Amino acid sequence: MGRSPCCCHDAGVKKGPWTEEEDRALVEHIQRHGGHVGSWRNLPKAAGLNRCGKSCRLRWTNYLRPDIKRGNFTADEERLIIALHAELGNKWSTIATHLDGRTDNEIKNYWNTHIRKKLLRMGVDPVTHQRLPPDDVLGGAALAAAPGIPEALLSAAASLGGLNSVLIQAQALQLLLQAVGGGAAAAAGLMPSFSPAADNAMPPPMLNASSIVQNFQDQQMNLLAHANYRPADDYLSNLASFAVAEHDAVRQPNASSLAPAAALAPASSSFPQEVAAAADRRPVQGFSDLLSEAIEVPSMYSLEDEHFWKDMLAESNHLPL
DNA sequence: AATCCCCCCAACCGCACCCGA
DNA sequence: GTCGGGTGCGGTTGGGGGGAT
Repeated sequence: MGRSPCCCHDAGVKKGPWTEEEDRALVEHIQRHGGHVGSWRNLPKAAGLNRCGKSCRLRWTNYLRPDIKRGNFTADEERLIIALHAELGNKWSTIATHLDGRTDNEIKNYWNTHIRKKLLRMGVDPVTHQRLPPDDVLGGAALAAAPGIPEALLSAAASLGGLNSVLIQAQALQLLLQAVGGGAAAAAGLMPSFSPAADNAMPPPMLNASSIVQNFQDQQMNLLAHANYRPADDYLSNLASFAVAEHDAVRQPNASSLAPAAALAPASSSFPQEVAAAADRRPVQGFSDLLSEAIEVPSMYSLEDEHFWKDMLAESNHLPL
């Protein structure tokens, strides 16, 4: 099957950014035909455009189509993209069919400029959705070469699987404290729970892991139902193990390289032993686990968007912000 | 204020696929 | 079964904007 010649190679066909006049001509032409395009190849001539048909199609589908949603991606959309990408890979057009008003190009760009970097900072391979070895995140030679960082911190970072992990935790903690409103009383209620001596204390209500998971799971259910997306069979059930994973990580602080949010979780005595035991039997590195691991770190959103935490905490506990 | 640098995203490129002749 | 036109898709590019110096 040979490659078909493209009109884009014709001399004199305009390339580059579209002008308002060109946009108007294209939109008016398509509207005149009831929103239908018979042949993209013939369209430029019919619409009086000195453009390649391919360029017209791209301009229409990625920018001019009336049902395109503009603006930033929501946290829900971001989670859905990550979930779909974990299952589908770089099938941007397929992923786009699950997000109303978003184009494959837009999703692809958003993935490459935002999500991909975010996953890398989390120590998650954006291609395989598997956790990267600590050395690949930021460790070893990179740590040794880091200038101006106290040796004690570097040592601690190395023991935790990389400087990135420590920075992520520090940032997450800072934003978490901001998220509770900065009130002294709230902070006072939060801080003791991070101390090993507070094992017997009840977790602060606003950080109740189970309610966050429940809320998160509800959001996923709504989102998936809305998007007509059928996840792998045990995907949602694995989301429920978020709380268990948190507890597990707290019991084993050195496992903090697994998930920053998990490492940050307040100690709680409310998890029964059998639940913890079940966590130990949890299968690892299956698709669903990778997916749940990627999603079970909601604090990562807060690294750049503190509203994520505020919203999640508010929705979980109906606290006034 | 000027310059540099980095990031984002619209648009391009070329291969793959579909389908009718 | 083969060919070729047309379209879809994913990777890549480069110009513009904004922040840093």
